[in-house]
Amino acid sequence: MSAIEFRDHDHAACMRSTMQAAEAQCTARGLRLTPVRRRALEILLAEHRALGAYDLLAHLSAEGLGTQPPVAYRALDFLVKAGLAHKIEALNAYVGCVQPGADHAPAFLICRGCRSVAEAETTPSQSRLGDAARAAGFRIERSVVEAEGLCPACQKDDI
Amino acid sequence: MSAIEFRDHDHAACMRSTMQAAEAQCTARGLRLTPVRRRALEILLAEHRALGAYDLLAHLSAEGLGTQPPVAYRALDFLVKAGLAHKIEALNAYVGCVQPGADHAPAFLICRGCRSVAEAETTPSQSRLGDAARAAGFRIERSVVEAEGLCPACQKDDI
DNA sequence: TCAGTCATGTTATATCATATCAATACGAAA
DNA sequence: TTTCGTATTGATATGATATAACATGACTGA
Repeated sequence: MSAIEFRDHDHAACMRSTMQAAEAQCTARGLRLTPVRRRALEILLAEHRALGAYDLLAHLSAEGLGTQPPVAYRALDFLVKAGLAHKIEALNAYVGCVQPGADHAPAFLICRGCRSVAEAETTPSQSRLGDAARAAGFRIERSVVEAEGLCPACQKDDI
Repeated sequence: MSAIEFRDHDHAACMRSTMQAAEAQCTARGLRLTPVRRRALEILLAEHRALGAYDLLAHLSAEGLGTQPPVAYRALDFLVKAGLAHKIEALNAYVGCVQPGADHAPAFLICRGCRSVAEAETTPSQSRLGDAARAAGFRIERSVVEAEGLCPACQKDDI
């Protein structure tokens, strides 16, 4: 686990390779990465931050790619289902996935200062929650693991 | 960990003891469990299910305890801050806490069939997410751990 | 080319949540 | 016990998030 999101890195290269991986995924699985969807993903990936659906819509709208909420929600729905983006439940916002294709159960570190989001891997089945689920006879289908706090940069500013 | 929420139990006694514990908490900490707040908590605890703020408002309203959204949100805000209720982020809904006072970082098992919610204990600092946070220099302040799936009863109905 | 499916455009509305300000109730200190 | 400050409630309005529904257009394969 690296949390590259909180660190300086060659973000242009980071975006390029992520977009390539996303395209490869779509091709391999017969999914159509249409202009709106592609642009939506680029916008989400532009920064490692969570964007609200209406923030995304504002970007798309400024580029003439649609003006009504369903435009944004459809694009997000596609990206989330395809595993190319994730919803951050604690913020009702969305973030581009930096490991598209990895069939993962991601966990997130969310900075309340700058709204940056880092993606980590978890294995819910091995967690204590997994133990609890087994003990209760509960069948887990989806898990949400999100930690809010301060990233290294924001810790310097805030106290 | 017991997940009593998914099992048959003496729910009347369960509610009584939880309410008593909640009162004790409030007394000990100088918090005011006013009629609206108390009733809101009772309504949340009536079933081990997540209730939307407007669902709660409908109940309160039917009892003449307020008709406008802020009534429900204020009561929920109080209960959540006091640790007497929890917000289920994945549902934008609220559930009464069955262990009031325990200064806990709860995790939830959420049934998508009947919307029942069971509360489990986790220790985020010991999880792999905690490892990731430490490695990244991220300071966790709050964590959201929610697993959606099917409870034992609903597994029988739904495949 | 035609049918079927997927995607988009558009309007309307549902659902979740908070800002604001006025009025009232409560508790502590004088 | 009066007074002051704070917490709570009442009420109106609005903001923020999300989806239903239906029409139109585009691509795909028989």
